[in-house]
Amino acid sequence: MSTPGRGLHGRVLDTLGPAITAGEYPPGSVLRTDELAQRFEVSRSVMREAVRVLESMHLVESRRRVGVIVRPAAAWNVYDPQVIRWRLAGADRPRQLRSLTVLRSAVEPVAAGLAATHATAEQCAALTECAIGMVAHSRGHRLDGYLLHDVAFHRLILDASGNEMFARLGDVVEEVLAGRTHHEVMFHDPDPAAVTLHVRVAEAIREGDAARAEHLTREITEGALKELDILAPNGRPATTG
Amino acid sequence: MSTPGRGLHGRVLDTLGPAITAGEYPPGSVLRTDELAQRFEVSRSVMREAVRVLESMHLVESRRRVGVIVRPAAAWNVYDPQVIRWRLAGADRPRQLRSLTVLRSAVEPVAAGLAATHATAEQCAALTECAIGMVAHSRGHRLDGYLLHDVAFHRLILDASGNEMFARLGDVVEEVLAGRTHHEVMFHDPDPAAVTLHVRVAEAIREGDAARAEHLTREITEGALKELDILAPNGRPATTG
DNA sequence: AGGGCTTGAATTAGTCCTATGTAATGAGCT
DNA sequence: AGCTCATTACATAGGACTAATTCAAGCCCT
Repeated sequence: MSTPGRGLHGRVLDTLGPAITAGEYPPGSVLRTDELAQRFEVSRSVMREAVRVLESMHLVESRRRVGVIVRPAAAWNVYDPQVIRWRLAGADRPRQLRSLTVLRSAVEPVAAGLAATHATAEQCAALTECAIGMVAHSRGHRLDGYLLHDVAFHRLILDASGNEMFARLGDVVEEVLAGRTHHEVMFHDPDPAAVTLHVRVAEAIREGDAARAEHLTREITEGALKELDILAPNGRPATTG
Repeated sequence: MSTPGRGLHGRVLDTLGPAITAGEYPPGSVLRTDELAQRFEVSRSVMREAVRVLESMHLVESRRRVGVIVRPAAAWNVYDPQVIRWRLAGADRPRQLRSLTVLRSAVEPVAAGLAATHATAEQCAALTECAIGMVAHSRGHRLDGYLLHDVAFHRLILDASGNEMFARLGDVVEEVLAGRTHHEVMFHDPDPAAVTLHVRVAEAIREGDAARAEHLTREITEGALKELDILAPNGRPATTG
């Protein structure tokens, strides 16, 4: 998906990016441009372009007379879709998935509340259709079809919120939902309660009931969080001991 | 602030980035690398690096035989701190400020709730100190000192939430608060009610009362939204008429 | 003698340039 | 209409040179 390696420098990034975000080079590690160019068998021009991109993501810092220094994870642009994909493909995927789900739990309810006010008639219709689709695919291990409608549903809400920052989180939500379906354990059919909640959210938005839309969506995201806690007890920050 | 022009390509970006995000080149506009290199009086190599960075921000798309195409705003990486700064410096600053404030209103209450559970003793102490600092600077047009503590306060909450995605929004919050203080009208002292709310949030977090911390923070962010509506009636998406 | 400052040599990224490859476009032809 | 091919811009390669920063040797002052 997305844009896998458009050009030679992209090919380099597809290897270097995941390696760095996976912590393969500890913070402070020094890479040399020439050395990297040799390793990847590309010209220095291409390697420089790749380094520039990594630099714009705050993954590395280029300093004269020193080299290309790997920056600590705290500096990374963790909202960059590319960085998100790289990290989700890496080892600390569970922790990542949890971070993003917590973000969802903050954003989506508010987005749903706004959507109740701002959604167009077309968006309301599409939303209802998605909810119906989820119901239709919720039994009999039709997980792929269910996922499709689920993603579309949440994307619609984020778009209908009318807030640009929310809308741009659609990719993140898709990544999280897809990850949950494909990688984590989900042998059983979706939780019927969750499916019902989606239907009710669509209703609330159609009726323009912002408070109810927000509340119901909060139930959905909180359910997603609980599910994460059960399936992947790692990845959550240490609470007490 | 940040990193103004680290290298020649950075200098180019400081001009091109704001120009593109300001909509100076409508979506679909075609720029030629050679032409840009001439205009900015840099080599093609440097210009190519700059284009690569813009490309990683999804501001432009480079196609053979065509040129460098400006992408529609819907594709931009609006969470990239650099893009945020560029857009805040541009013409649609009010709309931008509102989008970001809505984002704050979604994220910060949840972050505060988490902080109530996760904050260390040091973080609680720092939080209280910030609140005290805000009180101390809330009268007599000590806006700069007030802002300093205000930013530190909200940054602390985001950090103490223990969620990486929240923590990385500290820069955004700083940008919004600084923007409100410096550019928008704020001739009068800060709203005493808001100051009090900050003190009470610090209390709630120190006492580990997540629900109260979340609720009080929601009051803060909702106040910020209302203030925006009063001061800058533009920038909000058309509601009804 | 020890500590701090200055100086200079080594190193690595930064920049520029030129040559060549390559793919997508659009004109022109069949 | 469909195909061919020349054009055109980006893509890649690799060399030469610049400039900045680090590190250490050497100096001076205390």
